[in-house]
Amino acid sequence: MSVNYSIPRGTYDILPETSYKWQYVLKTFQETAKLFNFKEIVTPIFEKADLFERSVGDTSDIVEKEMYKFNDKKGRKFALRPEGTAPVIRSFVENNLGFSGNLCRLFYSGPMFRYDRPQKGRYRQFYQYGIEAIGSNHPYIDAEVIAFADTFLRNLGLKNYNLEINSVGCSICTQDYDLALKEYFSPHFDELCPDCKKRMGKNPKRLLDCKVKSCQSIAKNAPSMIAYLDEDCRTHFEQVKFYLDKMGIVYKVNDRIVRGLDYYTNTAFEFLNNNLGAQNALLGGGRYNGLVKQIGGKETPGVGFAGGIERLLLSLEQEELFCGKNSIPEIFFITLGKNAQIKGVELIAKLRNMGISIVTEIEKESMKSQMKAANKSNALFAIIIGEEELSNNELVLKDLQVGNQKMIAFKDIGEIKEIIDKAK
RNA sequence: GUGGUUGUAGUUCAAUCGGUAGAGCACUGGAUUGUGGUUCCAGGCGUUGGGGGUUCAAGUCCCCUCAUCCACCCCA
Repeated sequence: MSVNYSIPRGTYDILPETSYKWQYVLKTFQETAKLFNFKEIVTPIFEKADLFERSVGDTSDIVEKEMYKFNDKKGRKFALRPEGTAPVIRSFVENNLGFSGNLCRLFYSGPMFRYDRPQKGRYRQFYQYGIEAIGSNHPYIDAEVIAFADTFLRNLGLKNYNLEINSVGCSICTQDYDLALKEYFSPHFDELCPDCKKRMGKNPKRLLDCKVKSCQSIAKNAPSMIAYLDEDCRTHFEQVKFYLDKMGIVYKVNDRIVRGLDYYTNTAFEFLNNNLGAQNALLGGGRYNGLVKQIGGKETPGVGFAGGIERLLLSLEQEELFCGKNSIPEIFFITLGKNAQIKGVELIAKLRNMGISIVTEIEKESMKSQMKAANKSNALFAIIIGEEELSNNELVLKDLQVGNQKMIAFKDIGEIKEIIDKAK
């Protein structure tokens, strides 16, 4: 119980009995990516700190108080990545991935790091999966990215989720809207919570998102972003909805969705699961038309999403969906006596070379303890050899589910593969 | 960063007013010595998360600390 070195706060080990669930989720994600023709990109776990400071926004909470920052031996400032989009865009720019002229479709997954207070569905090291479609401002692409997310969740078997969308406009509409919000909220300034008072100056849109009741009741009648969209942004939003309708994807417009990262423009969306507790956002994303240029590339539009695997697993558990299976051996090899054990070593190697998954417990000696171990391993068959079998040059193959067994000559072990395949 | 909650065996949990730390499950071995899952029997000295204090005596009371879980906040 007492351990000298314990795991850091807000992190966790993925233990052998649950790792297969992760594999199942990631495999489903990769299959969905194939369906939409997105290709994998892998970027480092740390980047220069200012990549995030500039793109995610230096007033955002993520940058302001949640980044794991450190200096290397030469004093360079780095940060453990708190999110996946900025690094992908950095790589896109650095490797000129837009060279073909086609839309660049990328997917990624891996650990992200944020110094948050741990909570249900929230960790300091957490695993995100996400996609980015870079190089088009066509509203169909927004809809396709949303369709990707929807397909993925459906492929996992999930049902208890819903989609909310909004448009936060471009930088020009945002300016107008921010002014309108300030105008609306300033008569109520004294009634706002301390956080919202700060938000007024920096990012008035965040006032809409406040969970404090008194703020909510003030915000209830605040002007809607959608009313302040300019011509282009409004049609863009209408078109996204049009394509979603065509695809048969159900959504709700929620003009209160505000993304916490500064780079978002136009379309913003969230897939929510309201049975998850406070951390109910399963997956979130949107468009980021200014980001590529900001990071140093040519002006290039983009859209994408990211989600957390932990919350997916919570949802899967809640809906009691089977997430694949842990691997089980095909054969458990039992030996009785020294000579049999030596012969066993030889046979096990041969059987593995035939592609049979096989396991033995070399420390256990009695028939009983080995049979118990075989049972616990969930193996399909047991092979048993002892002195008697050795002298007859044969082995016992026992079906552990049915319980019957047959003799097989050593020279005929090729048959075993067929018997196993038939049994499956 | 702020609240609250919990921390006892591998695990889930007991332990009355402060008075010898205990059970289920799991695990290991055994039941005429070469056949599993059921049954029966046997096997527990654990820094009671860690440190300090009060007391004749602390798992229990007090302080500090670490961690868990939940919520705020934030977001995926």
